[in-house]
Amino acid sequence: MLNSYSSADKALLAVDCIIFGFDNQGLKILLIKRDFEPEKGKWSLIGGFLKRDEVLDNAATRILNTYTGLNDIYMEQLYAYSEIDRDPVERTISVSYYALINIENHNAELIKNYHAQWFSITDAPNLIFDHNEMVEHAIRRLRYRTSIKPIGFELLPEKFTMRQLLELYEAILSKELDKRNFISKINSLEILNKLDEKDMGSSRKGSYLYTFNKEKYEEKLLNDFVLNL
Amino acid sequence: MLNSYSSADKALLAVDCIIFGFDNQGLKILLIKRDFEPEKGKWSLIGGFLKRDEVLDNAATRILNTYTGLNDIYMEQLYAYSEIDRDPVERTISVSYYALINIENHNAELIKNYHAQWFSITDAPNLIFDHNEMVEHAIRRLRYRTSIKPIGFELLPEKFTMRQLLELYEAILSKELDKRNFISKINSLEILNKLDEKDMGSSRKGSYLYTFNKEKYEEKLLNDFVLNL
DNA sequence: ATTTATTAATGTAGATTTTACACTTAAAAC
DNA sequence: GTTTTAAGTGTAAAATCTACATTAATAAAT
Repeated sequence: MLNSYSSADKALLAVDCIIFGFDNQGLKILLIKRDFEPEKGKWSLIGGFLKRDEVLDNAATRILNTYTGLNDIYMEQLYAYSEIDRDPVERTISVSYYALINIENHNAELIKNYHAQWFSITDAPNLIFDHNEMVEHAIRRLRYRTSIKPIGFELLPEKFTMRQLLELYEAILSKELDKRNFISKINSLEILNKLDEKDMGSSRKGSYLYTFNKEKYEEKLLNDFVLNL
Repeated sequence: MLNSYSSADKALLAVDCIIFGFDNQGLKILLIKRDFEPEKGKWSLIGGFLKRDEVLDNAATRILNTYTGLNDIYMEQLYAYSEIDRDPVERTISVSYYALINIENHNAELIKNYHAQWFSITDAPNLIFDHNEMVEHAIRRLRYRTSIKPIGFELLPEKFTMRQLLELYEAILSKELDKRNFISKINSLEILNKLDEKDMGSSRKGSYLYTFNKEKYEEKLLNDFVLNL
């Protein structure tokens, strides 16, 4: 029984994660100040190496957990990057993943210890290696995702206002949306629960809070819907 | 200067290619009878290992060229598969690519020598490892691609009839399309040239032949269009 | 208590796009 | 010249999308 493909070349496999979060200042990504050579001290995506007994999806969730303390976050594989010298130390193929997290939920302590920091996607610093490219790629994918799945579950607090949801979509799509049309399109999906409660933080009148109705959402997903905003 | 990330585990990298072709019998994929262990004699995607000095895109085009003789074919990366024992011999991460080729253009000689064969996607044999999953994934991606880019350039002969184009789309989407609506949607894209020539093969009346107008097509791509069939 | 200021909430008409659908035409075969 | 076969063609109704402005609720200021 064969136990190696002896002539073939091996390489390191890395996983790099684009972690999106949202707050009232817009769409953000989590970056880390790299604490080892090469490029020590420069900003980077969070990442790590794939282990012998680990699949890529697990490496991605492990890395996310290490830096944020979060578990059970849905991550999606993006793309494999393989330029020969993308990492100057050793041939490394990196598979990128992205995640959407609620910016309020992560473990701030951990982030601080790792010198990680949230940056608005509009003014993030330059990143090492091909990480800038990965981020652009992830933003494109996220935009596409808005057209086939609702986003919000992950990026907003449990209770949110229509304005917050609108602003989230505006941040992701980086264009202005018509408020009335947006609300009626979202309502037509029938995946929100309107609460009796109001958020009084943003206006005299106060605005109703909503939650996502996960059951109806899952139901909708079966007949893959399209959302044209 | 650091020259290795010594603690990290290496793995083999494979590239597997889903090669789509189209003829009057429908959408097909090119498969090969594997001629080495393990799973020798079973059907498989065409694939190979990534070399030390090679990027993934190049490995994919090299593999395509080896088995079909074709050059300059656009290929798109699909996904990285990493289950621990997906290849029982050694830990191998496989990155899949798909290509669309004109089934008439490949080198039939080469295909024969490699014991490769075209199979209709509706009755392809069971494949080794996780290759069935890769094929399903590629078909989904191809369907998506039809909604954002015209297909046909690659899969049809240079001159083709509206019927052929319609049947190509029906095969990809695996649903019936209304002939009149299809034609008017395609025409509204303004990317076809209607020739004076007719194809007399399929009817008494004969049907006009068309070619793709590559320039207009490229032009359209800049303002990313959507095609709802 | 009244006024003022601020954001939330709401509906529609016109334009555009999508859908469903059936008859005529051209040419070859007989 | 009659028959056969697939090609070619248009429209009306339905659905969706877009643009757009007023009223409502409340707290703050007076």
